[in-house]
Amino acid sequence: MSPRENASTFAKGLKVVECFEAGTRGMTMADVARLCDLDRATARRLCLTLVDCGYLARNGRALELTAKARAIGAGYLTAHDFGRAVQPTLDRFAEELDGEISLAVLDATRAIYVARSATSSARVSFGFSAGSTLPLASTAMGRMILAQLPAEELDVRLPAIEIRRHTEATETDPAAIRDRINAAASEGYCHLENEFEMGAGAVAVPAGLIGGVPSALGTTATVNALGDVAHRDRVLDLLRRAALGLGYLRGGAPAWGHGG
Amino acid sequence: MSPRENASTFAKGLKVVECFEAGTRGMTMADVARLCDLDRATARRLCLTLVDCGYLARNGRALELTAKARAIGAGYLTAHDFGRAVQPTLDRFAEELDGEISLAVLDATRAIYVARSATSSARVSFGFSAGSTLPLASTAMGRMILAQLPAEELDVRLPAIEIRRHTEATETDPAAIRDRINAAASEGYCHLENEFEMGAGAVAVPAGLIGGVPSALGTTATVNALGDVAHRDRVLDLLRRAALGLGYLRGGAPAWGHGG
DNA sequence: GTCAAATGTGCGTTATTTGAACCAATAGTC
DNA sequence: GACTATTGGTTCAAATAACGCACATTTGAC
Repeated sequence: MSPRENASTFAKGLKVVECFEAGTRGMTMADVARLCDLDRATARRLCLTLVDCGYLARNGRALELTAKARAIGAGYLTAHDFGRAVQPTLDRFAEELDGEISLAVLDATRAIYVARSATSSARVSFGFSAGSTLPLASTAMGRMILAQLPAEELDVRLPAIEIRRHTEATETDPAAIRDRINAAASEGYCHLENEFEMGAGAVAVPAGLIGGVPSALGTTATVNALGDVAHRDRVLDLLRRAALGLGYLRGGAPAWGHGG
Repeated sequence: MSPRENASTFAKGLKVVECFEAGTRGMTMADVARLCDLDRATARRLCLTLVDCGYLARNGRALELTAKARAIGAGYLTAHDFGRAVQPTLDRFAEELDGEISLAVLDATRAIYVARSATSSARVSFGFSAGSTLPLASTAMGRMILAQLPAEELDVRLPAIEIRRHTEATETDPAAIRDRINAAASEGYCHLENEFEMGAGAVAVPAGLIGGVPSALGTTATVNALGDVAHRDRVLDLLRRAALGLGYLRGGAPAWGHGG
């Protein structure tokens, strides 16, 4: 990109913020310098700027994100009015399902949860929440999201997507993954077992474009539960009704951005 | 601050990001320049960098946050393990209360929600979620948070805090607000009516230091419900038990940062 | 068609960022 | 306790990146 159109210092600073995203506590400035491939002095100035702006807190040599960092993305949620527009729908269908439903959108090489139903029963979630990310290649949500991309864009994106083995059942062959994505596209849903977590199954359906970015609605359960065809069909039917209820499916809204 | 210790371009870029926090959709680059008091060319470079890094999407001249922006702060939640450590507790007590409970921490001149109980009943929340902010001066949570600061730090912070009139009942006299905060400090809880929203009452109790920053746990209900002393005491008791259950109250953890 | 506002471009000036060298303090190891 | 590796912090001259003006172009409204 043209150097006069891109503020390199700012871009470097953003990289620094990103390296805290993993949630690793107690990173030092030297760690940041290594992770972001920056000179120590540079990393130092960027970190100090973040501290000064209130996004990082330091205790001795350890650095840590502050709550203010969490507030950054709040604008995304309110801009799309998720609280009012999708949360009630998600909650309602989650109650009917007696399980959790979540909504995720595409972001470059991963998917990002943007909404999640309130846990109706005592079943506790994994600690995910809006903003958490999940892999595109080996989750039902991820594949369903990718399945909504035009074939030529998928060709461009797929090679860049990290394929990591999460369990012994994780599919790692790019061609096979491509097949699963194609299957999801033609079937209109994605079902997967054990690939992300042993014993867990997941299903997802398309939820339309949110800000021009493809999204998916999904839920997880035990392999056994979702293995039963009748039950799975019931879940899929519910997810499809929920997806329709969100209201993103109809419009051929103009493609905003590119999801990262 | 020493110019060689602060990356000014980065700081400006962060200001740009912040001006999207309000959730205003369709801001133009010229709008950004005005809001952040930057030269148009500078604002342009910073916005383009944000687009390039995937934090902003543009549709014509309109700019908008992407889901990636939401992912930034996810590290804060996972670093503190809120999903596992506080969410279940919040949910459990919310069920007992049959109402919503939320946890917020201090950030410079405002409070930031960091966790919120799943809506157990059909009562729908206002669209707030982790990362949403709320005023310190005219909410029970805000005052309870401030009440945990040492007197001398409160002296420094209070003048900087914006006092905005939300309803006709909003207390706007700084001295009176200071009194309410002092009262909350000595009583160990904060109760407030109509000041943030007509017809709504709120109570909050201290929840201890999270990352060295004071926090509060609170709930809202109708003025009538919380006006009943017996019921309010019951709610307060529940909140205190919940706050204890979170586990932040005991420790005199070292003060990290300064909350922005 | 006219006008105002917004985006985009070019460029000299300026000031910031850079990175290496160096010191002091700390943490870790034996 | 001595030795070493690592980290945070400082300084400085060179290089570079950001700045902000002036101008051209586009867009949208009336």
